[in-house]
This record gives sequence, structure tokens and C-alpha cells, in this order.
Amino acid sequence: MNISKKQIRQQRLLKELEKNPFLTDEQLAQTLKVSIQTIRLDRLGKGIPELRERTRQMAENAQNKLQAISSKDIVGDLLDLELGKSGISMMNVTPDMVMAKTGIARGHFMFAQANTLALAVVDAPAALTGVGNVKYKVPIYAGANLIAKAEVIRKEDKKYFIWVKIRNNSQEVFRAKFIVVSLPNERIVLHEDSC
Amino acid sequence: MNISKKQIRQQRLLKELEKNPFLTDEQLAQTLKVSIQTIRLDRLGKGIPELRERTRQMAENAQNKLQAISSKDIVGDLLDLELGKSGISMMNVTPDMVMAKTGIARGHFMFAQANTLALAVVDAPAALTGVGNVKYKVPIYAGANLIAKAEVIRKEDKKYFIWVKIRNNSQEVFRAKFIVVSLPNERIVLHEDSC
DNA sequence: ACAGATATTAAGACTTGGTGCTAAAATCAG
DNA sequence: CTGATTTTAGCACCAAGTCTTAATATCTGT
Repeated sequence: MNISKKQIRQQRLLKELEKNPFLTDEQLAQTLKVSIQTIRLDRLGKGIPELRERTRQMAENAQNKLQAISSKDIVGDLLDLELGKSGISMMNVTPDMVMAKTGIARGHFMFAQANTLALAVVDAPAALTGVGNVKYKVPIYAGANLIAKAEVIRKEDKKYFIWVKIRNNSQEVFRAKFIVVSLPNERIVLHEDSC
Repeated sequence: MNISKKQIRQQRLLKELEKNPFLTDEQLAQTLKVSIQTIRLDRLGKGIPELRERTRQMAENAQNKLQAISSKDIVGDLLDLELGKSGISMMNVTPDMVMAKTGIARGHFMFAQANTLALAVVDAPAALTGVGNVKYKVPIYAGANLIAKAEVIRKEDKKYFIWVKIRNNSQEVFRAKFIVVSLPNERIVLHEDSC
């Protein structure tokens, strides 16, 4: 039965670290009521790195994720792109995109995927101007693999009319029509103070 | 002139750490061609903590930010809320919300603000279903302080028709109409596999 | 109940990336 | 050239480990 005692402790260890990854071996030893050495052995057995390494990984990881989420210009992975014509992107719905209460993905992620894909299709420093007929058809849950297809359906001077449809397992879950205006490069440099 | 030499070095130090915060004093000493002790003095003078502390702060910070950005159900700060009727929220446009090329805020942030405000007004585990007439009127740059006002303009059974307008300095920059359907609590618990 | 295996604890030497302190050497400025 | 400032150096110490070796405990099957 000692095996299970050990295993239970190791599970507890994992949970504690999930709650608070900044715990030292000493603190862990106290809360789990074993010696430091046992904690070290458990970490070794489970392949859990030491506090500093954990911290470092988190810092890097979170930094990357932040960049990916917020300062990247494409939300989702671009799979295919015909400039000025069409594009396809893929996005995985991760657990942190869903609402805590319901488990349903928050709508702006789909919107972001569609929006950025539309902007990618229009290659130009571009400002999105108008949208019509955005529709969420089915609620999405974590784990879904969303495929967005964008198509330019009309072009008038600087205005692009773009349809984006998102599917999950060949079921359409979202669609939007964007009107994107491609701006000339010059006016854009003055980026202090909105308007 | 030694004062300026020192100051220049300290500026370089800051820049190096901005590029890569994971540098040890030893590495910094090498790249700046001074002794470790000088680096330590410089850090002390500038109030820059040691590598581990920096890493820890980044990890915490980034984690918080991640949670704030992605797992929070409200994007922006809720200023006022009359359930089922109206709501007001505020969001600050930070530099990481803008497109690198143009400095213009990516549209899905405004969408997210409007969307989450609309969902907050309808208090219920709710799924957004349809949108019409989303309009981006003016490009937004970093530093803007966006005020979103949501108003329920019609209600049919479980469907709420909501207008959201976002203003920056009393200038309207965005508007959207959402149709939000409030779901009964029960159907929602089955949150494995979309659909 | 006892041997053998498994698990836990202990102890000591060493590592990284520092802090804090004192002191010497170098550089600069008037 | 002198005094102040800046830069190096050296040493003791710390946290949070690693790695190793060894001693206890605890369990398990017979």
C-alpha cells in the first residue's frame, strides 16, 4: 500500500504546484508533511523542475503567449493565402478562451480570427471599417479546431468586401462579412493620439 | 565626462535587459565590457533587481496579464450596470493592442469590449448569437480611453437586442448591434465537444 | 515473525547567481 | 598634483537547489 501513498502524495504535489507554482521544496515539504528529500525525490520522479526553472519557464512561456495573443497580427495559423482573393486559417480553442460559467468560447475569439484573416487577405496597412451580418450559429467549446475561410467577393477602389466563414468539423459555426479599407502608407505614421 | 560614460552604460544596460531580461550579471558584464561589480553597482543605482527576481516578477506579471486578457469575462472595467437594461464600461488602449505596422488598434479589442459588455447586461450564462451593423468609424491609437455604452433596445422572450456605442473623447468610434440569447442553465453543463 | 524490497529521511559536498562589505586601483577634473 | 569619483577585486554569506551515499522506516510475502 505504500505505493499508493506515494502516488497520492505526488498527485497532491502536482495540484499544489498548479495552484501556486512558486512554492519552494521546503514549503511543499511542510504542507505535505514529509521531508524535503521526499519532495525532491517526488519531483525527480515526476520530472518536475526546481522552483527557479519553473519560474523561468513560466516567464518565457507566458511572455510568448502574451505576444502571440496580443501583439501578433494573425490570430490563428495561416494555412493558405491568395493575396487579394482568399485565405484560410486555423485556430485551436484552448480552455482559457471559454467562459468560466458556461464553458462556451467567448465570441470575440472567433471574431478575432475572422477579422485578422480578412485583414491578412488585404495586404496593406489596413483599417477595418465596417461589418455586417456577423452570425454565431453554434456554441463552441474548448478543444474545437476552427477553420476559417475568407473570400473577397467584391472590390471597389480601396474597399474590399470579404466573407469569412468558420467551420468546426465541417459544420459552419460562424460567418461574417467585413468591409476593409486599405489605407495609403503615409497617413498612418502619425500614430500619436487617436484622431 | 565619466558621469556620462556611466550614464550611457546604464542606458545600454536597460536596453539589453529590455531585449532579453534573462541575462545574468556575468553575461551583461561581457557584453558591456566592464566587470561584474560595475554591473552590480549599475543595477543597484537603477534599482534593477537580480535575474531571479526579474524572472519571478515577469512570470507573475505575465500570468496575471494572461488571465486578465483571456480568462476574464469582462474586457474593460465595468463602470455602471443596470441588469437587463444598460451598462457602461471603460477600456484603455495599451500599446500591445495596436498593429505593429500601423499603430492602429486591432478591431477585435473594441469588438471584445462591446461584446462582453453586451453579455454582462444580459445576466445569464449566455451565448451570443447574431450581430448586425458593426461599424468602425475612426481608427484608434494607443493611449485612447474608450467608453462603451450598451442599451437593450428590445427583448423578445430569450432574445435581447442590444446596441453598443464606443466613444473616445466624446467622439463615436464604433457601434454594434448584438442579438444575445440567454440560455437556460441546464443545457450548458455538457461542455465536452462542441455541438 | 523475519528477510528482502521499497520508501523515507538524513547528511555532506558542490553549484548558480547573486548580496553586502571593505579595500585597492584607475580615471578624471580643477 | 590632489581629491573626488568610478571601477575592480576579494571575501564571506545566502537561497534553493543538485548529486551522492548512507542510514532508518515501512511494507509485503511467506
